Amino acid sequence: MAQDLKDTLQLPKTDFPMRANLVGREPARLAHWEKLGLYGAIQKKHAAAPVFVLHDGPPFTNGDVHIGTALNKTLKDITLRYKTMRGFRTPYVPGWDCHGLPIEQKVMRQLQSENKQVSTAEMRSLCDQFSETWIKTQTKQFKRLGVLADWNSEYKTKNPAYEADIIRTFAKFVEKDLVYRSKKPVYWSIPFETALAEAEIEYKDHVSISIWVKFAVPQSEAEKFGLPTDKPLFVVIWTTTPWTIPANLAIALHPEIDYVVADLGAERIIVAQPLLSSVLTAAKIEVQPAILATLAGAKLEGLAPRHPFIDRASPVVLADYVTTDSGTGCVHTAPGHGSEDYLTGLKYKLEIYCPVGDDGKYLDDGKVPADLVGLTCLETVEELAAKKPSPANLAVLKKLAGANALLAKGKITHSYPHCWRSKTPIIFRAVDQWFVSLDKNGVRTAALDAIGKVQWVPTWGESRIRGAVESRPDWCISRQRSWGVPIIAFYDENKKGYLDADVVRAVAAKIEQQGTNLWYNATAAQILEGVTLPAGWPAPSALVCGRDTLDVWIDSGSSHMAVLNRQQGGTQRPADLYLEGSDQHRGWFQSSLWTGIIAADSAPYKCVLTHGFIVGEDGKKISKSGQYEKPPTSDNYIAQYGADVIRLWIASQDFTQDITISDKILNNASEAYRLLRNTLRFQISNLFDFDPKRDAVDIEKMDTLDRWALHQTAALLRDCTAAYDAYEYHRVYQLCSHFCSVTLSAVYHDILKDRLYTHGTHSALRRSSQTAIHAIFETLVKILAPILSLTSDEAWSFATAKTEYAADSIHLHDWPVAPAAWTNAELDADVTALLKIRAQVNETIEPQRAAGKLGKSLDAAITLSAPAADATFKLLEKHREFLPELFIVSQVGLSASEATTLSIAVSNCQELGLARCPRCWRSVPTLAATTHGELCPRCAEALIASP
RNA sequence: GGGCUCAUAGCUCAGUUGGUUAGAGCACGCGCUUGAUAAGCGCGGGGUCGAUGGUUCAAGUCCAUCUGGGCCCA
Repeated sequence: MAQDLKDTLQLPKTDFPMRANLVGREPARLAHWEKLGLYGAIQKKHAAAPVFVLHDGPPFTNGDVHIGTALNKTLKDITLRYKTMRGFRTPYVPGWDCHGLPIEQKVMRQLQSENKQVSTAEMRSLCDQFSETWIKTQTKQFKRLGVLADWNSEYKTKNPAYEADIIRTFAKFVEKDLVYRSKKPVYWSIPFETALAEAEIEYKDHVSISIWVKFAVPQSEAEKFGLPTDKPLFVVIWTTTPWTIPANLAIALHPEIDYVVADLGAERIIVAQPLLSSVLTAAKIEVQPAILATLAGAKLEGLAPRHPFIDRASPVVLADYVTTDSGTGCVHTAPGHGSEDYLTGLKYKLEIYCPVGDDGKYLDDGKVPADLVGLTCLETVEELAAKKPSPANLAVLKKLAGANALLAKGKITHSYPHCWRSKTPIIFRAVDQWFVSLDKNGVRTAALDAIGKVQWVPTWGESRIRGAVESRPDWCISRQRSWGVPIIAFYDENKKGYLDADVVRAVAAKIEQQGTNLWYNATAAQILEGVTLPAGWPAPSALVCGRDTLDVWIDSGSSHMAVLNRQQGGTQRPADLYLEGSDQHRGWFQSSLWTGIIAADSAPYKCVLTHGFIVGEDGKKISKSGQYEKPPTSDNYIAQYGADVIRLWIASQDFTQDITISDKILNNASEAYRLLRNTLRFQISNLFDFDPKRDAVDIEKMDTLDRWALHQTAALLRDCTAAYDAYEYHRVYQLCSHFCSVTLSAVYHDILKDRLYTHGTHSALRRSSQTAIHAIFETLVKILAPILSLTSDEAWSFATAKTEYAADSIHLHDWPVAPAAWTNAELDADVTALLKIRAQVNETIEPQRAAGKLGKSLDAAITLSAPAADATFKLLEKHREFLPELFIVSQVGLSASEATTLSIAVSNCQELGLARCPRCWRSVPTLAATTHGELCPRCAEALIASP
């Protein structure tokens, strides 16, 4: 009997599953998109539309897609899907950053473990393969995330055509006369005679000789600075690398630390006041010296003591990095042998002096004493084993002692950088490098001007990059590496460099055809065949090719020239948007800006959007927030949650700040996902018998509640559109969650169930609601489409084609429009006020339910009493017929009272003698006999209308 | 150490030019329903707005200092 009645209801029907099983089912939809050629179809649809170019920053191709990279790619995908729906043509050409040390190093370590030696060209080819393998893997992983892109037009920085454009960009640098040669210190391995990168350094304990060295202050200098002149005066430095003493060019003091002139009897020394006692201890001096003067380091700037055994001054300079932790507070400064020394050298315009050759031996440059020339600076493996100091260290010690400049010496064991392959200590050594001047020809000024014309999101991005651009020193663009784009420079037998823009371009043309391995496989003469050389160049046969490669930031920084400027995949320059992590203010955003200003006189982007970094539950960076069972790769998260949950998680947080990830947060995202999915499912399932063409009701004839729901939907659309336009996707998430859980599920859908299920199929009220649901569904699912790109498409198929896969994809549809008639402020105000009363009704019902007197709210009959003159009373009276449905109760009585406020009384329908209709569960005064038994009049009528 | 930046309920977010007992969703607890059912509804508990000091009649909101994060430098 009951089942029989249930069969007369219009219960929801759909194949759209409640359980998503994203992990299992998503791949099929992605395959469906591939089969449809969805990306191409979208481009075709918008062929004539205004373009919106989001230029892809290329990920590095040396491993699995990290969840952080997934975040970046997903934000790009969400952005592009939204822009597409807004009517833009949105070409998306993904890129790959292929060159660079990490790849070279992985390949080298592999070769080393196999004990293999290969040529540079072979090595480069292995790196190429390595990169290619990861490109394939990452492509798969990006696709799994639901990223839609023109994978056939992708760009790779290792492609010959791209490499040629990198070189052409470099030619612009040369043409504008910005490239110059200068020395800069690098880590240097003596046995391999090669520069090393930070990653190729291992820190190990090393026993060094520490020395306290006296630099004599000439009388005239002492007088100039008002220092006593009646006894010899010395500035004392301390160092653990005696072999760098021949390269000493200055002594650095801290401007604010106090220095003393201490009388040791026969002579006087200048050291930092806090370090005096430790210096005396080292020198085994027990008498307390008299302090003749105390003065801040700043007062000694320019004082010019003499080098102990080379005839030159070693002036006092000032530097903030000087500390009183150890030494003398007077820091031995050799600009050719240390990073800080180098920077101080630049500041004081000192020579970047390095009298040490590739083999680690002193050169005969006419300044190094003859007895030092040819000695090796640091120990060989054998010398280390025998605990013998290097020849240079011993010789320098001897020279200092001979010059009476050695105040004290000792030994110190400390952590010191070693070459990862030879296991020997490395030296810091200045070598010739190519630099780009950023202050010549107004380059920096132009860059700063361009920054002001770009839109930065969030706005503080501007101050961030401005600071980076203002403070950036000249750009050192040479790298002593193999896996990269060669610097097209030639050298004669005296190592003089030759660089010319036209020659560089001519070589670029050859490389475009033959690839950069040409540079490594051919001689200079072969490469320069047919190239007109500028006046003053030696014959090609007298030249060799340089072995330095370009800084990889030029690779990716040239993408706007190599990709956008060539309109690859339908793109164009400048891009409308660059979207990367905030670390790129100093990386890609900046390198692209410099190359843009130099090569094309303009910034390559109109807008730059940055996102934060992913942190763990504790707010700390993932790598530091403890042990993870699995590596935080995109695939590992996808395998557990599915792409749409990950996408929803990404959309749920304000990405301009740190983005937190944890199982708890992803579970929250899963819950939110279910809420959205079930809301869509309810709508789809209640439209099973609705054909908008046939059944839609004009808005003027629609029910109040339905019109209210449309008003709310229009507001949702308006707010979400604004949020998308402002790149505030978390607001879309918040708005949609709230809309689905409160506006729809708790209110609108809950109230609608009665009419949808129990009214006759064609009842006007039922059709009115279905018309609204249909409109709301199409609006809501489109709002969600950029974020829940797979689920929205699935829902779209089931709703429009009643099947899981349809040729028509939601991503081929435009952004929804809310007709003006949806908005009805007056009606909305009424319903909003009634809903407040509804909340009060619920509050009143609750204690009855807790007491066991009531179950479902339909078992309740309520009476509302309010002063007759009150606005509330008038409102209730106006919507009197609507109240039982709104409150989901069986009866609502309304009475004018003397009380000042609204009062609500609840009773049980049974106790009032009402009869419950077994079909619609509403209680009514009397039931009537039908073929289905005793039913309420409304149900009886419904059965006659649609038996 | 420097530049930029963040800190509101367990989680994710709102909090307009400083102005009533700081809001929402989710999660949680207790009920209801079993005709959205590995669903749905109702009610409820929960925050000294990172800390301290200051300006003000009034501060989550302005100022200073500190603590703890993040990115980039050194």
